[in-house]
Amino acid sequence: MPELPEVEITCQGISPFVVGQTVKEIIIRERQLRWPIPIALKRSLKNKIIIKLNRRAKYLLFYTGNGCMIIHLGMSGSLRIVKDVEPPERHDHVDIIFKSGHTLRYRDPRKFGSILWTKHDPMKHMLLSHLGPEPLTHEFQADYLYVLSRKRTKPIKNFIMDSRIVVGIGNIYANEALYHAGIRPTQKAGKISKIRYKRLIVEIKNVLSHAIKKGGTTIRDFINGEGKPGYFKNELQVYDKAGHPCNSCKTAITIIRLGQRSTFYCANCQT
DNA sequence: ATGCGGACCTGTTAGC
DNA sequence: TGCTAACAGGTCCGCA
Repeated sequence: MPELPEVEITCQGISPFVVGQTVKEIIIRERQLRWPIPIALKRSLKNKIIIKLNRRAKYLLFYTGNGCMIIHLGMSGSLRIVKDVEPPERHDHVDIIFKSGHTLRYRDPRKFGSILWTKHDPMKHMLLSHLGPEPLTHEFQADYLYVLSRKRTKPIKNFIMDSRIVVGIGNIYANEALYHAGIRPTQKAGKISKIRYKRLIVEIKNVLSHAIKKGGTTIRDFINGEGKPGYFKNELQVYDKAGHPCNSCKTAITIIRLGQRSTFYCANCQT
């Protein structure tokens, strides 16, 4: 499900119900996610206050005084606030119940997500330590991508989806950003000029921030902290639009496979 | 070092 | 209409 905008929307949506709140109880119905939920999670979290909630890449970081819970939503995960007693459904794997009466409910049909616990700085955690810059910061600019990409032969789409290069860009927004930048997804990363990287950087930042403003993209099952979908789907230009006319030139959108992922582009506008 | 394919799991849809 | 294969927002791992 979620790329950076969807995780950011989730973070913003649940934050008012989570930050400053005391954990009363944790109910784990399914421990086997991408990695097993650590046994230590329950006793580490119980009776603790969530003092801070941050997003890093597609990870959500719930800080307590004694450590940090790290949540990743994988492909199909979602987190929402449940106010009244709603019975859990089939894929509602974890409930974190606060003393306020609100419950943070984790759902993940495909179980590609993860819930982890670390006593140490989460940025030093194995899964986070190698991550590249956040795309919406000043650190992510054309010189950076240009230098890193020299001699890289992989397609530009795969390059910008590599979390060691830059985080948060998944299949939807990689396709969309490349369309707006006029770059064909198959272009080798090392062959793209600095001018074109400048354009790409602008378009990545634009598409991500615009998607956040629209509440993220819901294709099938993304919901925000209130259980509502996002509306950026209406703004998509190429993703899932194979055969549709390009909004700019009316050429039918092409679909190919790149790195096992569906890849969409306009063969006329993107070169 | 880099790039690629497979793996994880369940649900939905396209195609025969 | 019904069955099956392919595909779905992610990303780690192991191999060439």
